[in-house]
Amino acid sequence: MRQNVTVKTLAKELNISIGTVSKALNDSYEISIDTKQKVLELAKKLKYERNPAASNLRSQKTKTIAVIIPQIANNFFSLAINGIEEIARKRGYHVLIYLTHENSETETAFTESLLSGRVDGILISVSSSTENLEHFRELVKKIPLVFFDRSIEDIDAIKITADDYESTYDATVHLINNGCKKIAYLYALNCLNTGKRRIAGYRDALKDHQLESGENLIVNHNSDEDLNYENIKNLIVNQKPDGVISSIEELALPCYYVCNELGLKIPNDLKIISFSNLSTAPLLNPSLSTITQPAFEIGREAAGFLFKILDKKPFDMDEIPKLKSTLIKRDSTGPL
Amino acid sequence: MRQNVTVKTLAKELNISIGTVSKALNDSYEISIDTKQKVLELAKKLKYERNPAASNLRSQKTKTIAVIIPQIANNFFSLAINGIEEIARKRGYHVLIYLTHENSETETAFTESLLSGRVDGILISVSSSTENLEHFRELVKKIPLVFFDRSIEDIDAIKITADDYESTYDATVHLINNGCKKIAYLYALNCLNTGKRRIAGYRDALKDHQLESGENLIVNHNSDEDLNYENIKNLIVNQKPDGVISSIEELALPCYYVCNELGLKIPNDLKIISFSNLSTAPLLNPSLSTITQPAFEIGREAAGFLFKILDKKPFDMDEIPKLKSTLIKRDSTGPL
DNA sequence: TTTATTTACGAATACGTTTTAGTAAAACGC
DNA sequence: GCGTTTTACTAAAACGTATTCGTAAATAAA
Repeated sequence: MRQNVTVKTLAKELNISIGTVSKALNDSYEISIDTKQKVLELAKKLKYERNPAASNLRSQKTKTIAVIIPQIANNFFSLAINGIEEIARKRGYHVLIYLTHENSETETAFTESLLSGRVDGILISVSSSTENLEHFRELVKKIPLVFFDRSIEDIDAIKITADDYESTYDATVHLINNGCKKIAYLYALNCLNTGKRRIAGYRDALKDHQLESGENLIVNHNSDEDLNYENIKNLIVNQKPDGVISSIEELALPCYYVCNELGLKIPNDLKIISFSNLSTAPLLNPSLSTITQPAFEIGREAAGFLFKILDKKPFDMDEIPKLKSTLIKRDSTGPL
Repeated sequence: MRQNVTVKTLAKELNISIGTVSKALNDSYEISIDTKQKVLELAKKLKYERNPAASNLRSQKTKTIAVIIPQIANNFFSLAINGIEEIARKRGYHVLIYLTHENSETETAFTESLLSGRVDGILISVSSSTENLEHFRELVKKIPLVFFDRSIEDIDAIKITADDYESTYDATVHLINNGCKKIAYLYALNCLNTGKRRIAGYRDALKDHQLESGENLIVNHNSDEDLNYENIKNLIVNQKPDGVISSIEELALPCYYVCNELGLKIPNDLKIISFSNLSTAPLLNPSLSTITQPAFEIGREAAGFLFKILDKKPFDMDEIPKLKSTLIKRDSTGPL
């Protein structure tokens, strides 16, 4: 399917050179208003569409960004993409999606392949199993890249995140204020900044309130869902916590199922709060208290900063916002 | 950021021609095994990555497909993308995402711009406001395109859908069997095949069981959420239905809120069933009975057929599957 | 008027790849 | 042995655009 109408077509039709057409289409100052109009008119009439491949090749720009995320069937990432797309579209950029499925090798393969010049920049929320630190260190030197939500330690790149530490701290305090004495933590993203900051908020809140802590109150997230269920069940049965903080949405729902199975009443027997962007949180039985990240905003900001880099606009590192999560108190942490 | 290592680099290093290198990389029969090995080795060593723009330009193929969907913060579409991505990745294809936000003009603009050769094919689930029938008729002539879930009447293209008619019929019967005498319908996608088939299933089921029907039992979906809420509330207050079928997930949740507000008990006062891929349906209060579409499968199948077209593999129209939705009975339609 | 500057354009090249056409050399057939 | 085919390669053109450099004409400055 060869392209039917190209700059050549337009040039021939108007009896001007190809270069002139190209410049006219790009609104170059070298071209008279008259000529520009003629070209634009004909282009519209013949439905000329610039060939992206040729344009990319010549200009070494693609007007395309890549979004690399662990999963997409997840409200947080869906919303973030929404934010990214909004900004990208305003700029006339195209958005490529890559799903790592939380797999570190897949992630590396994607980023490697993107170095060929397929995209102008990358937005990435790294996979939970990421251990390829060196890889990322090299990567950010080679291509404009912005991390969002899930990022990596000690790496010189822009990271758009929410207030993971503070919000987890506040959530823990919320449980404490509502009477919890023994608060368990469902620990995910433990390789990442994100995960470490969250658990730090939990730990510090416990310490500040002289509450029991310890490794046996912590359940590590596993990629096997059934195992997560078992681990949570064991935690609840053996440790009998009266509160649970889930650092990711995926671990909160198993808690509900475990309580159903064990005949425990939420919030009376166990209070639950979770990081979550679930739209149905208010409708759960009981409604789920959440730490809700500004997913859409995170996407927008990340895209915004990527474009600042692409535009070579100078900016201060302290312009980078730390977005605020919202603590939404519902029945799952309600008073007895 | 000019590319550092190209076919030229490899050719010079190995003292062979550019053409030979290119052919070796493409595993051409014209090249000896010896040479191929040398080239591949060096390519790997120097981390050569083929320049996509140049490759696309010359070969007129992009190894990229576009996915055009109305929204992404929606379980159905997220899951479908998952399916699409799986197939695309297996084939080494890249996936561009375009969100129409249910806007017909945006949709048209996207598809128009994709005719420039940016992608090899398109997967689309059309926006609910689509009225640009002619546009699509022209479009499918110009580029390989597969509709999924939401499609358009009388158009000669592959459409991957679920059994909309049958599943709505069955859901209606399910309500009837559970004692409903007056069943309302929340009508969405009324411009599309999808919507029409769903409501037909509802209407036929009512007719077959000699139950009351009529326009005042039907609420049309609106893009304004608040208005939807009001309309549903009015329906429930004025018509006092004992059952509701929601043709999209977005209208089921307002039902819950309305019942909460009016103090109606689900399922005793009102039974609800909805098209939905919500993972939290079992945890709602009460758990929501759903018609669950095989979203992931739909994505896979759609991508699969697009690739069949791209491969110019011949196939019969009756190979195109109509995928089965699952009727999941939960408490919201439970017996009194 | 003469010279300098600006305006508006064209010719040509480059981007990096793929592919066509052509061709020595090797292998084969008889 | 000679002619034919096959093998393995090269040179060159093409994909469609963007950009550099050059220049004739128009305008401004002197």
